[in-house]
Amino acid sequence: MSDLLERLRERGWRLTAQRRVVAEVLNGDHVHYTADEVHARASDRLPEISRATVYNTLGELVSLGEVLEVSTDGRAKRYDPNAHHDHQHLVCSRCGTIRDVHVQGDPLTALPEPERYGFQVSEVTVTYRGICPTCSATT
Amino acid sequence: MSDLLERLRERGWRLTAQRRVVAEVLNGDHVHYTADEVHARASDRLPEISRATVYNTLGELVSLGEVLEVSTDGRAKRYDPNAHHDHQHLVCSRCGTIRDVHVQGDPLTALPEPERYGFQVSEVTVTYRGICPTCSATT
DNA sequence: ATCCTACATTGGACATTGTCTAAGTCAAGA
DNA sequence: TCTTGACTTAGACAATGTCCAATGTAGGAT
Repeated sequence: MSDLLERLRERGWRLTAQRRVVAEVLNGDHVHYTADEVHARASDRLPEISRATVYNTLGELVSLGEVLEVSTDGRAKRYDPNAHHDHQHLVCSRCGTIRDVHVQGDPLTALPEPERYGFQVSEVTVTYRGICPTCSATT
Repeated sequence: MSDLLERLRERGWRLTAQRRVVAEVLNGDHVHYTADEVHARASDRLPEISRATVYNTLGELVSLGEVLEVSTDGRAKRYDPNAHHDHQHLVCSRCGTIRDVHVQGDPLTALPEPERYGFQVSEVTVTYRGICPTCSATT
């Protein structure tokens, strides 16, 4: 994670206590927090951090390409620090849990030229939905 | 479109002026309105229709499988009446325009068993992003 | 080590999108 | 035509996100 902070500093990012804490909260492999969850966890370490700062910092991390924004349910966006590894998402339709998954092949190639309607297509997101083991156990 | 109203009546749907207007607004091939846009257009024909009714009706159409809910940007959900034809979406990153598109093969099969983590996967949505012809012309 | 200053943070108002409720209205069967 | 349970309404409320003016501070300059 200090890698991340190093990289950001090299890009001229001013390193404040608030930003450090937000970056630390996002540390991990299968982390998909909402902005409010990030704020709650950041507040544990830095009680006076404001919501606006959390939103600002998350927005910057997204712009810098360090974190991905995921909106699987039309409610709060979630933030995925696993931005440097190409992956897709598997979402439980019941409890909303998200897993990072890897697909075979490149989904971009599945869209034939005549179906591109003149768009310069540059990105694709694939979201699988189903019932997770925990939820299907407690039916 | 009267097909739709027929089908709904057969399922015990009570046919009111409000529901008829909402269904009419959603008529068309590449329609992807937000709830508020549906409400605005419905108000043209039936000025006293309330937001709550539009939300209720859209929710019911989704439950009945007649309309798909699409959330491409984490902001307002959009409603896609093209629910009976399997398709995916192509979104302009600049202006937000949405097109229905058809992909080659079944994206479900691209997720190998070990990547399913015990989920009963039943659904997949694929969203392509890029710049539409209009936006790339007006650079 | 201290000072400057541009950039970051704060708190709270505001905006957007969606949900809920109690009271009134109406479609459709008897 | 009457009745009744389902539908609609207005507006309050909730969740999420954005914006702004005032204040604070990281990090380069001295």
